Amino acid sequence: MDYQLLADLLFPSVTKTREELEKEYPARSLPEGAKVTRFAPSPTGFVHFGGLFPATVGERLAHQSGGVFYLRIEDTDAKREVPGAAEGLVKTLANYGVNFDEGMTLEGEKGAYGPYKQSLRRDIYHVYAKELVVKGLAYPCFSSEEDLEALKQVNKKEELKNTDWTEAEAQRKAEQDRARAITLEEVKEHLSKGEPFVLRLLSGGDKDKKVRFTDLIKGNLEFPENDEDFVLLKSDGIPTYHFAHAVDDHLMGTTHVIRGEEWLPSLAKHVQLFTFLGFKLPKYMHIAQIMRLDENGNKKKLSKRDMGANLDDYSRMGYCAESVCEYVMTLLNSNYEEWHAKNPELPYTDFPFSIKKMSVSGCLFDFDKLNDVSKNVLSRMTAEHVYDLTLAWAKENDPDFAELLASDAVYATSILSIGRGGKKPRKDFARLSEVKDYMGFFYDELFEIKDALPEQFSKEDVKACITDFTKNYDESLDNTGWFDSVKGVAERQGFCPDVKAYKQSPESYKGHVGDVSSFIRLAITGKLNSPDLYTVMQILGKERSLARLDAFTQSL
RNA sequence: GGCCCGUUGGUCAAGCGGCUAAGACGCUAGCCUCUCACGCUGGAAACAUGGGUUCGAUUCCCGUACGGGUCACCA
Repeated sequence: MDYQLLADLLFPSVTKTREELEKEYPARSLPEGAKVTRFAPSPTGFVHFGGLFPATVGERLAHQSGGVFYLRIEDTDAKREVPGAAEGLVKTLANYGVNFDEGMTLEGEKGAYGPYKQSLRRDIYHVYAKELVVKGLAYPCFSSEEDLEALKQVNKKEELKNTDWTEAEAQRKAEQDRARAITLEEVKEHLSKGEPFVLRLLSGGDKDKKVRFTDLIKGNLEFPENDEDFVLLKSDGIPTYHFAHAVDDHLMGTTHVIRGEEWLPSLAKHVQLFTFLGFKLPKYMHIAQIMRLDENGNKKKLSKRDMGANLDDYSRMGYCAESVCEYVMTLLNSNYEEWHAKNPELPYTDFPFSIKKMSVSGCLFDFDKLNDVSKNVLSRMTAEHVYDLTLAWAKENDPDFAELLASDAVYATSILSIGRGGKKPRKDFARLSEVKDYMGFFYDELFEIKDALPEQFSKEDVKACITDFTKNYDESLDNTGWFDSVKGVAERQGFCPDVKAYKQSPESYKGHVGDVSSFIRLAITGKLNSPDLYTVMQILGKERSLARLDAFTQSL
């Protein structure tokens, strides 16, 4: 067959040569060892939590080495594209510290290796497609979409387990042989009728032969050669993932391809494609997937519909981006936690990220761990910072609370300052959404008696204690003086001022000083548990504190 | 079903031929002259399994089981 003729027939408008094209994509001049990485999502909606992993790895590797990190939009499947998804994605990712140097960025489209949207690169792919045809390495296939649909049904759908795989394979082979046998005359005929075609790779692969390969994370791998004439260009002239991946990463100078391990089975195709095209194979890193537990207790890949799959969900739940980033880092590099414990003041971007420390197997998403990380992150922040974050969260998710917070920033900040700043800060909440419950009682609008008085105390005793306390309350006392006054109340009301002494002979007292405190605490905060009562009353102020004590005794 | 990947406590994980098999989360006991939140000191809890190789295997090799992924004109 005259391949040149076939190529001209198929791609009459392609006149540019590969050499001409590649002049427009010169090698990058980067320092020694600099990595060029990319994040290449398809704009099908929100950013998947799992997407944060390759994105973070790519960002770290590139920026840590003085390289380039770019965003490429893989919008080759028009059917699944969601308008505006790309813009939202850039914004969300930026929130999580993932910023791009090229492609679509917060400041708009940047970079000299574009366009960075695959749908805009059609002509580029066609140059290589035509070249493959000229070399006899690709051929058109005019099977109608319906034919393929029928074939697909054989091994598709829920009955995957019941499909006869041997038959499906034989059918595939037969189909492939038939398609390969196409003549120039037939091509001309189809073309003259205006029939669309897909371009297939003419794979010379033998699946009894093995390909050896080294993945930077998985290590040495071995798999059968690809023997499938997979599709390079779809009937609309847009490339499939495989072809676009090869052309784009070659032209854009990607040094490290970072993607989920679900791509491992396609690797044979990619190795073959790069070879056929004469491209240098980039380094590959197939990262383990984040898993979830299904209803049977089995691990499953975190899929789009799962709770926690949407990155934006985390903000909504009240996790700040910093917490999520740290959690991701602990999963990505097993020594991150240790490093962070030694350098608590340094941002995670100072951590020497290492490919070697990446896990080979998938891990389960663990909210307990996230919560712990988040509590630590939040506890290290200044009260002002927590205030700002909480206010921002509340504005989106709880406007009424936001209004309260905004009404007096100084007051709110002083509340958030309780137990903050020292070597052992309080860790009361993991999520911004928990702040309201934690500090709500400081606001009369939200204050209510939530807990019940322990049953063993009579109302009269409680009333007597509180009245006694109120009578002698002196706002100018310091913490110790304040507690001494509570002890005084205990003593006068038949409660033991010393807990240990009480435990020696509980029958001699009505209770102990801790019980007296709990009466006051309940009246002041509405809860049996609260931060240091003395501080709480100082912030609340004498007037409001006494009013609450009074209201409480009245209600008994 | 074929192909590929994986398997250390409930979870995340150190380990890379010889150790009482780290640490973190969670759970739990006790302590911290009032609760909570911290903090501190403890505790329970693991090398999937059968064969090799070796003086010696969690570690190396093979099989088995189990789990995961993938088999599109989707990425």
